[in-house]
Amino acid sequence: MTDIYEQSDLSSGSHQQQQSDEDIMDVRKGPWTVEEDTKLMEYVTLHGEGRWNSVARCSGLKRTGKSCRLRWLNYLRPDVRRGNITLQEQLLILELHSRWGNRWSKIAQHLPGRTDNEIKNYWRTRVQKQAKQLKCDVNSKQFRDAMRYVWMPRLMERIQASSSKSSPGQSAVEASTNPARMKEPGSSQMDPNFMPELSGTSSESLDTPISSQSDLTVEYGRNPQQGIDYGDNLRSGSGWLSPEDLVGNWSVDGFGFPAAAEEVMSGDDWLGEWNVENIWLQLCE
DNA sequence: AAGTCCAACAACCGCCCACAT
DNA sequence: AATGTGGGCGGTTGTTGGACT
Repeated sequence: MTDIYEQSDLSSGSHQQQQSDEDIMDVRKGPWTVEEDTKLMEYVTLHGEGRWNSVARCSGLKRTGKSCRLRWLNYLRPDVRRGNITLQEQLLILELHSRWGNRWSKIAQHLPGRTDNEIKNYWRTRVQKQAKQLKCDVNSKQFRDAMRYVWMPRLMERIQASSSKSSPGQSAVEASTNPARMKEPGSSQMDPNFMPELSGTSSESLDTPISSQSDLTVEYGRNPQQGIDYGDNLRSGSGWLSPEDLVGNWSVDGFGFPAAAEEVMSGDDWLGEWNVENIWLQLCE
């Protein structure tokens, strides 16, 4: 890869811009070098955040203010948290996205250390991929329901399993269905006031990174009425559908998922007695 | 070993809004 | 009130590295 110094887009047209040659010629694009990172870090440490255009000018970086800001927020900031998205974070992202849609920065506010860019990338690479595989729109009701009744419960199960391994007391799912038990001090990094039902107890095991194989691909179609206590999470008044709603809307005849699901689940990853026929029979009983 | 494909991530772009002048 | 500027946001593209053929 080569470092790119390129003319700004403004200079590519036939009109001569009134910018100085310096502005036009010296804007750097592309990946940041270690030297640039160091310069930016030192400057911000010394002078603080904000006034990014000034930062770009005064620090000697040949970058736009926007570029400096982005690099700082997404990478250099000391509290930025890198590494795999944990199960809890994944669950939270799904839940918050169901509430707010693509409000990445708003979602990121509730995942300490995570950036909107990171969450957005997660959504695009993991979640949208599943929608594509299932041949449905990521914003469709079908896919949202699949998330609510398959993916998220599966995540809760895994969180519960992780939690019970390390602390036999309260599980994340128990906690999630009983807000009154969420007042333990020093529980989750997540804002307990914001979404108590998703803030479990603190546990190393809850930081288990997600696998690249998504739960939706593997577990899609699990009967939502088996194996897990949904508790208040199935409350219909807050955007959740009741199991009855689910069954009513998801008739095998009237819904396009089974065929797509069968395709997705036909791989080696699919385990257990759950085949597509069973799943949809259970759903429709 | 070389080539191809693809997932994941970093970075850029354009639009918009808030605020200062 | 109009205008300019800084900064935030969401969408998109480019790059990289690993898996696969």
